[in-house]
Amino acid sequence: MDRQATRAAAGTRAGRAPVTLAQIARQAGVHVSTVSRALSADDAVRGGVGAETVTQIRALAEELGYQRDPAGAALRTGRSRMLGVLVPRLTDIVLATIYEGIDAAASTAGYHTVVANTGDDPEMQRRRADALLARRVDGLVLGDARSDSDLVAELARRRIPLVLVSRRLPGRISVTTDDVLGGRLAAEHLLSLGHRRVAVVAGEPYASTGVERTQGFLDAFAGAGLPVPASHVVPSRFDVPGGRAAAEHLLGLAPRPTAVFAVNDFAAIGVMAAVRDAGLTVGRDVAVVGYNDVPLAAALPVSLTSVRSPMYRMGEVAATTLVTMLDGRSGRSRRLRPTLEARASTLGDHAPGAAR
Amino acid sequence: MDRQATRAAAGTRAGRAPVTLAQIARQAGVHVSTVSRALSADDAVRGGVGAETVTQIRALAEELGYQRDPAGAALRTGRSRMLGVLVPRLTDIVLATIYEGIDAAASTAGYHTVVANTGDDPEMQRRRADALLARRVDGLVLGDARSDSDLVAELARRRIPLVLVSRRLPGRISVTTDDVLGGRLAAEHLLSLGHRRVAVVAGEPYASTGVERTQGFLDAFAGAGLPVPASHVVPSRFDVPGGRAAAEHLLGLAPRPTAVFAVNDFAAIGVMAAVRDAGLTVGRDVAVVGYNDVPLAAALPVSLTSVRSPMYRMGEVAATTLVTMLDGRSGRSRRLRPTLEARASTLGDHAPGAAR
DNA sequence: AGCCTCCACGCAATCGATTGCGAAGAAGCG
DNA sequence: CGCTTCTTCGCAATCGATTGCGTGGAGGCT
Repeated sequence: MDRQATRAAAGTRAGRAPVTLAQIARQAGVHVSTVSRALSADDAVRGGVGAETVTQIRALAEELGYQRDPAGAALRTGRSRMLGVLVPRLTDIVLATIYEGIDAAASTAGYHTVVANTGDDPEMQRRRADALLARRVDGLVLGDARSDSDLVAELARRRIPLVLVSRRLPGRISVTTDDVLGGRLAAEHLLSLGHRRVAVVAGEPYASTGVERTQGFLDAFAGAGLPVPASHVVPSRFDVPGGRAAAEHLLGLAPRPTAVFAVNDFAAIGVMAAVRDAGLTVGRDVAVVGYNDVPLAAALPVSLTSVRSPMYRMGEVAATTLVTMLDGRSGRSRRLRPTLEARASTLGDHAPGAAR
Repeated sequence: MDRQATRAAAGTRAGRAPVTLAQIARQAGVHVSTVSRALSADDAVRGGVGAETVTQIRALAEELGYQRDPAGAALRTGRSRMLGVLVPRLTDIVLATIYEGIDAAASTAGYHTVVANTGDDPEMQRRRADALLARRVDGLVLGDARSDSDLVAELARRRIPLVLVSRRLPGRISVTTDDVLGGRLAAEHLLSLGHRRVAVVAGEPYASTGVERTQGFLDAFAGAGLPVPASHVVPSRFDVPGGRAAAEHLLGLAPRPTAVFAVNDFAAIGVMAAVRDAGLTVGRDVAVVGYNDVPLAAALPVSLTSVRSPMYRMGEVAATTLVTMLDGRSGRSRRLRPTLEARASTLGDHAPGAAR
């Protein structure tokens, strides 16, 4: 009676025919364990079931529309085939793109993903991570690692399989772009255009992305014998208002910098707005370089020069790395190469249609 | 041996002390069934467990760091407490924002969500929906319903609990903004500014959003005795290139329209780009109205007038509606009210800082 | 022809939580 | 004081899939 009620409810709720291994076994005239083996058999060298039986059972399972119940499998094996993903905000297109890559790769590997926003808040990060773990995800992809938090260390101590993405942390496996190189590319571009007085909108100090991009940029200028004074490097939030505020400060300096490198495209857009508000022209009076090359960058009225990072690919690699680790093999960190896309915000090309 | 291995593996993988009901029961000196009841008891009318026992067991569970194993619970109850969410693209900030609302509300109700991108492709929609169902989600929130696909009808026939969000479909429960009203708001705004020759970038014909926004807009102009000719209403993709292409066509008409309503902000940005490329000025030569009021709209060099829709709220309501249905009560469709945000793209205010 | 090996499959335990039913004890009532 | 009625909890079945171990039979080898 209990069972009847439960089945009926499940049937009503999810509307799917609850085909089980037992039903297949009955129809095939074999034991349920045989069916289990036949269906899980890795086509290669799987043991214990005759090849003929395998094809026969699979055909029957297909015909009946069998779908393995993940709950039953998870209960027995202790693995859920789900990956948890933590990001600052999914409404940030950078993270959304990375997540799409993660999900695509995970899906290919037979895993589902569960995302959660943390708003880059340490307290929230902990809560969301715990919630994911309570869901028994097999591993975690963290897109919001902070250098001033010990959450990652704690998770590692608990031996939870994890991979960082976008941001790095010493001693942890991560998949990022080579942010130092990216910063250097931006610097070399500006140097080649003759800029000598430059400034940096450096992002949040707890994020390796901003820190390393800034570092690479400063190193390149220092290497060219033109060290950037500390007063010309200001921290900022990663969004438009953050970039605008930082730029308003920088434009007030005397002498005014002729170029600004923002470690993030949205901050760069804020910089461009501040330049306009100051009555100056982007690309002529002040050059602006962003980072990530989001689709919008090329579509802006004055198209934005930006360091392109392979965001989607980064997500894919992070996911496959985690899956590799879950398979018992060891994962390794990766740094993907960024490239520079030069556009009107540094080249000063304002001809109609140039943004196209 | 089997068990040992499994536990050890789980321990290594997930790194969490696998505290079970049985362990708590042993320590508390009661039966596991009592523990189960004590922990699940809705504080209101707990099912047959003494109040004292309940507090005691809960304290013990807390102390031991007990976390219910979802696999065990799902296996027994047939419910996973997971919601599936289908969206065209998570990199579209509109859908990302809606999803954040969905996830927040679901989380509050004790559900987790699993998202999937479908790229608005019918074949992919079906595959992703099946994958989610195979995961045994309790219900579905669909953000990509197409009027030219029978997927929703099929899912409904299979009695799968579902709620549509953003887009509507006749006869289905949905949570949207009042798109007809939104279109009318845009029209009334332009009418009040004296525009008599207008055009519409109408979006994809299979999406109720674009269709209804267009309808509301056309109705309002027709009601004012100024029917918009069919030649001035062109379909488009929902992105920047889509809006640009449509606008290039519209700007070639003679006489040229003095205002363009795009049913989506990104299409509107494309329209603005086309206007610039034609050597015209947005807000002076051609007024542009968008829809959704994404954060970027206000930050553009020429800030964009847009119909603001409560995207996050829409997601929240959709999720709570679905949860309500899962609880056995009946859900109902909702239409949230949009409002118009007038800015420089129609008011022609180009003073520096106006975009702020 | 006898014995050994290996293949293919069945048996049954197990994972953790939930829940209908029954029983024991307490409390209330006549 | 006996009987009825709750309250509180234990018992055991159950969900579906996985897997170590055992077994029957076929085939090979001497």
